[in-house]
Amino acid sequence: MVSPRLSGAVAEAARSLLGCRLVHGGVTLRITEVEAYGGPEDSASHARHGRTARNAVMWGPAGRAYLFFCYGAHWMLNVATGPEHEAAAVLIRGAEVETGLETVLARRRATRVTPGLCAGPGKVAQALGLDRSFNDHDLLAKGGLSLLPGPAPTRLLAGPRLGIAYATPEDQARPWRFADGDSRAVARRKALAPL
DNA sequence: CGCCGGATTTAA
DNA sequence: TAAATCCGGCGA
Repeated sequence: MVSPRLSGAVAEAARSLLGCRLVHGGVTLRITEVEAYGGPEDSASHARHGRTARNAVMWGPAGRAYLFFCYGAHWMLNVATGPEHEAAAVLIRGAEVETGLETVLARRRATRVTPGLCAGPGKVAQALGLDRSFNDHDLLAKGGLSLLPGPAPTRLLAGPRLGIAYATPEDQARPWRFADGDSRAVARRKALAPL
């Protein structure tokens, strides 16, 4: 069992979130895939150009939800992990449904469970019913969307982050994408290797 | 399973 | 104008 660790390096925080649960209403998801994003020094991060209205939550405090809208169609859920005034966030990229399956199937417009049901950041937020109104929500407080401890994965996979072609080669190569090696709810698993 | 194009809002 | 993506269609 691991508790969400939201202090220390963002990559370490990202790994510690694997296995933790996201709970909203009757829906519980177990996190299977994450990506770490840093501050202005990370050319792949939304914080690379400094603090903006969109990325303000990344600057802490830790444990708040950073929601952003992507490609004109999808909401993405991140967990802010840095101390106040230091930008860091972990993108929740994949999950497995533990409770509230009927609700998730309806939100995802699916009729049955498949490995890919919540494999993908847009799918995770959709399964939880999230949108901009959850930005800056405290995930460690009771009520609403919350983050809870869960069983840590036995095997870990790691690899480069996805969809960051605009970043420097060094930052593109940084292995800051992590996944549960025993879960099938991981998109594009081929790009990952045992940690 | 992989590649491709369209959808469609936001922010630099 | 490009983006921390998804989905359906198609071919291997």
